[in-house]
Amino acid sequence: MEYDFKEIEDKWQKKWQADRIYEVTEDASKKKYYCLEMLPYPSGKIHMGHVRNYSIGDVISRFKKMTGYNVLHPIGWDALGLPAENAAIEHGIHPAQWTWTNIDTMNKQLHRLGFSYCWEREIATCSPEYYRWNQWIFLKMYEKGLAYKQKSLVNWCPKCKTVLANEQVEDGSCWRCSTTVSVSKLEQWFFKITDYAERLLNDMNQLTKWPEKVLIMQKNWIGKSSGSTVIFQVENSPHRIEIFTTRIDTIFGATFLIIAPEHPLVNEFISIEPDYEVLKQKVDELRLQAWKNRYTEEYDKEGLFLRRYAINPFNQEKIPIWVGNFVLMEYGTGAIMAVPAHDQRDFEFAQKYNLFIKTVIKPSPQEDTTIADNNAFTDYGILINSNEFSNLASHEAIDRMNHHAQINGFGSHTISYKLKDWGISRQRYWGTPIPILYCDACGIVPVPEKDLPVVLPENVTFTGTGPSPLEQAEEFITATCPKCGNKAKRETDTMDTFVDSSWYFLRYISPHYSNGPFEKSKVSYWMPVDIYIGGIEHAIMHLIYFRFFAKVMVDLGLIDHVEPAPFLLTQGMVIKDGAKMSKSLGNVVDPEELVNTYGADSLRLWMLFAAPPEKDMEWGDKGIEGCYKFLLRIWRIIIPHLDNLKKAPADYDVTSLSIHEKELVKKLHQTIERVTKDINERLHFNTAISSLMELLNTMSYCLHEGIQSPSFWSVMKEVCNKYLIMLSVFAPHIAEELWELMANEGLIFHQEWITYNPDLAKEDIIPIAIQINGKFRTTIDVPSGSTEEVIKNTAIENTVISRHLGDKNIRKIIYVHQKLMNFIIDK
RNA sequence: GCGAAAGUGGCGGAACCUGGUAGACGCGCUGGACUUAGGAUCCAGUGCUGUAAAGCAUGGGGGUUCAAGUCCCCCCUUUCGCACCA
Repeated sequence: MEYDFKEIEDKWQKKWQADRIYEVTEDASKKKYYCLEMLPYPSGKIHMGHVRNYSIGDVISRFKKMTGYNVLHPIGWDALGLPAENAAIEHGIHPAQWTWTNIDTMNKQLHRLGFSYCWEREIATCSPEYYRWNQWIFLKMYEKGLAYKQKSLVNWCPKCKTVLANEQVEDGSCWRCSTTVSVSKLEQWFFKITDYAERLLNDMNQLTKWPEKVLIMQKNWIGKSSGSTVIFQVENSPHRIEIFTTRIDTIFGATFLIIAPEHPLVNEFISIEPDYEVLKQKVDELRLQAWKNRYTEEYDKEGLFLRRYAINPFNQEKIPIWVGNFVLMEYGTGAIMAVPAHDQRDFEFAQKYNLFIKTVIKPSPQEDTTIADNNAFTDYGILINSNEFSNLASHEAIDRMNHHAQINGFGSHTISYKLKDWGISRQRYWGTPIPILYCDACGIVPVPEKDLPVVLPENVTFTGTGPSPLEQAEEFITATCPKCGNKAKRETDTMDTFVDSSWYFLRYISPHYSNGPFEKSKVSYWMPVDIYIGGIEHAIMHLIYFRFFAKVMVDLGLIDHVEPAPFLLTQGMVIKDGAKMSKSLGNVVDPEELVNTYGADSLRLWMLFAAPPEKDMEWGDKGIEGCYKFLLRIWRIIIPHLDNLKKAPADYDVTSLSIHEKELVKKLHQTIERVTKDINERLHFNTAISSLMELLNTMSYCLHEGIQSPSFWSVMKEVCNKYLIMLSVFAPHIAEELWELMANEGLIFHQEWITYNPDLAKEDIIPIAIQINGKFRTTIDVPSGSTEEVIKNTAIENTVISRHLGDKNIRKIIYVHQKLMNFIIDK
């Protein structure tokens, strides 16, 4: 009988599905375990990254199930978004059709890989039953003031007359028509994530089981910094400019102010100038530069003098006001004080425009500041030229100056964050319609809850140019104002798909519930997620939004846990030829072909064996063959001996075993210990699998040695059955088949995980490493538990050791219990 | 530039926690067995130098220690993330 993986995998997949073995419900008598993998985008076909992600999740799910947990292991589809719309434009397929076809294909592929998903809970975010709850959450957030509308900049292609996503801009040009991209200002919807900046930061304390690097990245992204705001009065004007600085100690060295091109005062100042048009053009240029260059390498700092002066409130000095292309409106207050002597960017700007440079910090009381090699002195130091603050150290000065500004009413200590509010508006079709109406009489009116969902119209055309398809869908736009009954216009923006993926894990818990996004009682049973597995590339955006949503939902009284997933496992990328697999590089390996050639079990095994989960995995074409051979060897060790194995009595007397049988039993128990630990504690499946390979080698050796006493087949029977249980979490199909062939009752899936006996795992003879003067020379074998004295004597008698010792004087002996002995001798 | 992680045979990777036999397991390679044949299977070997004894080896250089892949300092390289953040 040959190992026919096709037949075996097909047989068991059908059986599992027919028996609905992966279905779960809440069971208060059992500990729950929620194993969650990141929501996949249905791009068309499963790729290696998916296989890796889900193979990891499947081992954990199966293991937890076998160790007595009630395991929730769901899957679904992140089914809205740009690619479907692109497909519609290019191939004339409706986004819905394209998406559902892809989901169907990928669903089948996942089935063929034999993952233990609870398919009854499968969700697709593009179904109105799902996205209606995006709309519901939006309305709740709107009520709380967490959703608001504001003008902001977008990429705009003047030829296609359409808004472009960042990824649709290639080298500053439109990806379709190569026209240079310009910027445009649009009213857009935002979520007020900045209100949660401090909590997002603080609650990281709870994330002790997240990778350190993800936490650091999020921390930098939130970018909390402590500084000061200071108000400068504009000379001969009622206007004031508020600036933000982290270095108020350098304020006596402020020789000019720079404000962002979008700053409202810019227009205020230039609008009354005679050459307004020229100035306006220059400012627009600066703004464009600032926007376009935000994703590029460093560029020249440019600016324009606004012909106004501001008064430094600390020394009443009059300093010029400039507009600059490197000051961002969305960070701080959109205005800075420029201290060229102590800030590199300000320094470069001052040099370019010949502005005054004044030194106010020196490194130490002994040294003077020198501006060498065109570098500003940006370290902290001792203040000079700063009136009553002179001779103070920077840190002391910062406190005193903050206080000074505060009591005189022109500033204060301020905390600032880099984190910006989350812009959720998309001028696209294939997204969740934002449930808002515009009424001439009542203004912005939210769609009443009872009218949800606002469903996407089906009959639309996709051209890739002009306004969003929704804006052209007359019957969609036309609505009635729920307040006054007059005609109203429907919002045509749809939501960012990160909204969908911010709460989907809650929908899995009660996927068909229609009275709310989820059933609270069930949520309190399953939440929080016990392990969240996904790619490191989602370290920031998705994982911040996801944490933000949980906090909002806690505030809305919907859930209890402010951190939805206290344990995060970030898997590395699958690399081939030193680069991430991608279509453009042409180094993609198709999992489906591998399943056809080697079977799902082999593929999954190789994904797990090649590297530990958190590391990038180098794809090697030959590796999977090794895994296939490994399964084949298991098959060939059991199948020819099925009769013997089945006939053999289950019990045997441990004390009367032969040496080889004892060896085999010992190896079995050692393997159980290692595999259990590797899966449960270390999550290093590569070493767990290698232990199984070692045990197989021992089994193979014992069989070949042909030492088959009466108890031999009983021992082998136990080893094989326990082997299959361990194997089943990695290669479930072959394990299930062999389990059945061994005439065992029930599915292996329903078996309990096995435990090991420490007494049986113990070695009788152990090797002790012998060093001389710290240098390893040889090992000696001694009975386990031998005393130091016995080990010493055995070592001295050893030929290698005695040769090195000669008649030299042993000064000292260092002994590490049951491990090592180091003889320190005279040279 | 800033932040983070990582550098171990021809290759993927072991050596965890706690400094204590570096190279588990697999791939590849070499030899052998069985075969009409083998790109199947099984067995053996495989870090480098050396007949051996032994010596040298964990990116490079220092240090701590009886003992360092592991701890400390400096440098180099690679990957990832961020990028004018006032």
